[in-house]
Amino acid sequence: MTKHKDNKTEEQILEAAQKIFQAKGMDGARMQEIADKASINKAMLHYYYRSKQLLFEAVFKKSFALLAPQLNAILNDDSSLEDKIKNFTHNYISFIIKHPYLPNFIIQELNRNPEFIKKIKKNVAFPNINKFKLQVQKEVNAGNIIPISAEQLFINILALNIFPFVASPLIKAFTEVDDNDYKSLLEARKKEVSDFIINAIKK
Amino acid sequence: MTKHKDNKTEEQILEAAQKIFQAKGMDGARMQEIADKASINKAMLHYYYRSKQLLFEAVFKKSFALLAPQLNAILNDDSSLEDKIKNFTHNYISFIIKHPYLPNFIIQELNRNPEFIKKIKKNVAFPNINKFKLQVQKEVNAGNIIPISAEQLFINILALNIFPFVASPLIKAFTEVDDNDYKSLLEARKKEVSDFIINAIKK
DNA sequence: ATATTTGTTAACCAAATAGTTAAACCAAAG
DNA sequence: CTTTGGTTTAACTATTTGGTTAACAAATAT
Repeated sequence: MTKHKDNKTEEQILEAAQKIFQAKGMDGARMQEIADKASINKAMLHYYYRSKQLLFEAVFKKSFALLAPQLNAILNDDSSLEDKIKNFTHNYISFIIKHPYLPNFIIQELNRNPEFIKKIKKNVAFPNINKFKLQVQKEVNAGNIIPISAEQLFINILALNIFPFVASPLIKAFTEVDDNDYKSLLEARKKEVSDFIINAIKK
Repeated sequence: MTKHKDNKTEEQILEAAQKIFQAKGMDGARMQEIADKASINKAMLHYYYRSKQLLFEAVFKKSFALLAPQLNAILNDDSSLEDKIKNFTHNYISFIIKHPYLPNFIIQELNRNPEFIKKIKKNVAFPNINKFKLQVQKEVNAGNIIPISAEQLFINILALNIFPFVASPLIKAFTEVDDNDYKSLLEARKKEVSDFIINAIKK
């Protein structure tokens, strides 16, 4: 049995906090605003989560736990490299369209406090690159793809998939597309990006 | 003649503010901390820049004015597409190694307040994609590269170059490389990225 | 029924923080 | 030397904000 019998309020708080923190970041978020969004008294936030810092950490962990399995699809899936790239780009872009604040939130808060990643590693299932590394090396040695390190390829895959969501205001400004066109553009990337990557590593 | 005769202090403030704002963002920065870093009294900040908001905007504009010409090298240079990609990736990565906080700062603050881009457009030379669009279309029509829209190619180029700097804590965690190895990795990308892109758009 | 634990609220508190004020300072012009 | 103008400082203010407290309500156990 946990400390609190009823988790309805607790859940309500976490959802409200997630929205506010993701939109405004740790520093920009206000406890009062979170309480308002959760339709409860501010004291309740402290009753359930003790401090802003702990509430934030709960939100961050939950968000990270949502993202990590997505990346796991590249790093630890058993499919072929080409299938992985195709599936990942398709799935990831669909996933982020549903959670548009997520990547920016995680990236931003990790930059604010890079030490934080250590705390997360202890609490959340954390994929690593080892298996993917073997897979890439094998493909390179077999001569199926150009010589490339698993790290660089991994960065490229993440970059092409995540960046358009993180930098959307910047890109919109330079390309002069409106919100609707940008949406179509992202939709098109489900295929564009995997073609681009596969072509790039083909001999 | 401007309002202030001596701009030494003004410049000192701007430099200190740039460091603090880039490291902590608008919400995380403290006026007192900026004053301390500039080795002056807090009242001076207000004497020269009136408010935190205006000081922030001065810093943002200055930062953006540093970044914009870099992007201009893709959008409005006269060189061939292949040269552009080679030069840009090489130059941009060198540039950012010198200003590591810059891309994250700009992206973060634009996300916090997307309206802000309008204010910038009025004050800073703002490249647009039109010329680049013609160039890409020409190359596609001539059959020199695979069919791709200028917007998607532009996004891909930016993504591959900028993302590794914006998401470094995340990438470091997943790839399990330390700070030194990550530096080498970025250095290697000066060539890796342009090869990757050129290979990707080759028929 | 009654005692006890858990959940909720309004009012309060102390610290932090952006911004102000008024006086002092100081160099250059008269 | 004195006046004048911008510059600089210390002290102050008003407000915001994270967090606390004590009373109260509702549920649960005895």
